[in-house]
Amino acid sequence: MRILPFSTCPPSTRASPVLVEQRLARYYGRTMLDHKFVRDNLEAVKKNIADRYMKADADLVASLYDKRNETLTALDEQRKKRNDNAAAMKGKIEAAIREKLIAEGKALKETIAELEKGAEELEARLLEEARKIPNMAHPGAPVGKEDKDNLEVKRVGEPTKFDFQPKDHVQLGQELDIIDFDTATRVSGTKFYYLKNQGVILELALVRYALDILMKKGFTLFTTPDVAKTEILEGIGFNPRGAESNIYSIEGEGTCLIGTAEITLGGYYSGSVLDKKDLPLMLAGVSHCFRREAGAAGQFSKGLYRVHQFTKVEMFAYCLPEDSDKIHEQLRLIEEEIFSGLGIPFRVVDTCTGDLGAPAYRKWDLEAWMPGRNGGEWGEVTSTSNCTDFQARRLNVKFKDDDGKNKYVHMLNGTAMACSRGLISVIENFQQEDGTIKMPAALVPYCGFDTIRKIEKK
RNA sequence: GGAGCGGUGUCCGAGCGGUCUAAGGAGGCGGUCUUGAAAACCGCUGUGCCGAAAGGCACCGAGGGUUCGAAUCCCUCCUGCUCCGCCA
Repeated sequence: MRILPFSTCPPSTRASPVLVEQRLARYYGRTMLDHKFVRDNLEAVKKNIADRYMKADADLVASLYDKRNETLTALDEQRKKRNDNAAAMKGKIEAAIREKLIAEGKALKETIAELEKGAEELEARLLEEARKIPNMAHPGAPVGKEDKDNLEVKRVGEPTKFDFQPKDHVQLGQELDIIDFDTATRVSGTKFYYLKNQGVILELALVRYALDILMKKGFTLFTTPDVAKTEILEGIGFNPRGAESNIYSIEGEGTCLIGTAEITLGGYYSGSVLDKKDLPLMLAGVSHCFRREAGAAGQFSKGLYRVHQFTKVEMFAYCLPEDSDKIHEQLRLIEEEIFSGLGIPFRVVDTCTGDLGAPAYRKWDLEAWMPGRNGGEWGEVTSTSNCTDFQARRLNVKFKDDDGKNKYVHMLNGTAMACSRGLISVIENFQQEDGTIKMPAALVPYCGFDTIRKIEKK
């Protein structure tokens, strides 16, 4: 069976069609919400699509699925005839009979070729349409269109008060000579940055602080590749192509710069059947994250908040379906612990249906207080999603259940520390009147200093 | 990047156009025997799709081709190992 390659893929960003086709074939038939589920739960699926303000045609998927099955059944019948025909010719038989059988075989060959062509077309169309259908949303997730419809469910600490006019991290970073945006713009472009002096140490401290917490919780630590294959990105639920894509593609390679280690950690067990007794698998990965942020220019993207490259510690879990709600809760609590431990005020938000993203069943964001952001504002610092079996289907990750059947695992991810936004939170919340930054106590052992002040030239 | 040799079931490994419904081992599960164990013997032991089921189809790295019929022949690609080149 042949798969039609991505017709929408711009030539400059794709590998040879043959290559892409071969890679996709490995995940053939898995890149979607279960067809049968769509067909059998049509109304619920349609409501879910509407709640999420997405465009997908569930009716079309259902009808294509039925048509495809009809064709496949017909095809199987013809194939059986072909096999029987070939079997009939195994031994010594009369020449006349053999001639007759060969003629029949030739006719069957043509019929089969036609049916196969039809099946391929249906399969490709079904795949294309089914790919657009998002995961079902948690019944408890707030229904709404934009981030303003998200529901605040918890607050830890209160917005930091200052006896002076606080500065933003851009100004502080430049005055302390720990972040350099201007040179990065000249060398690499806008939305890049150099960290410098204690800024370098602070970033590494944030990474190590997060890793130590995760290690204690039994996570397996990784540094992951910063590059991943297109089909892995697709499997995780990213769209690596098109003008609106947030992903950088590597020309001619069929690979992309990862936007998060969720991609490489989620791809780690792609195509595997996991041992039930090993679940849940808790992974933590350090990687660089690359995002195009096309069309995200303007004052709201000033500084480190929205950048093309940052370092992140990501958590990832593979678990049994019945455990995923519980694991999701655990991931959120770890995120809370990390930010509570730093003494940074934050709130927890239950993300609304329209803001979930296609793979997520439910998502919680932690928003830290950022005193320098528009005069003080909550800004997203972490996010944890339960993607249930959506990614597992696309990447073919299963476990062997007690009944002997292979079933899809549930996959979850969460941010432990996005360094760029972590830096903003620390720098802005811990700034002092004299322009120095007092380090949170938890970071002092990792930094080796308790205050960031400008290094004077000797 | 160049050359040579490979990729078969959980693993090892045979297979060179129809007897492959994939030999033979190993491992695993169940059973017989035994006080218990070992040994021996017998049976079972991959995945996906369609189907209520019976059953059917597909899969020998991937894709395409030749053929009435392909694990087996041809082409392309991927991947592993060895040697050479380059390199932190």
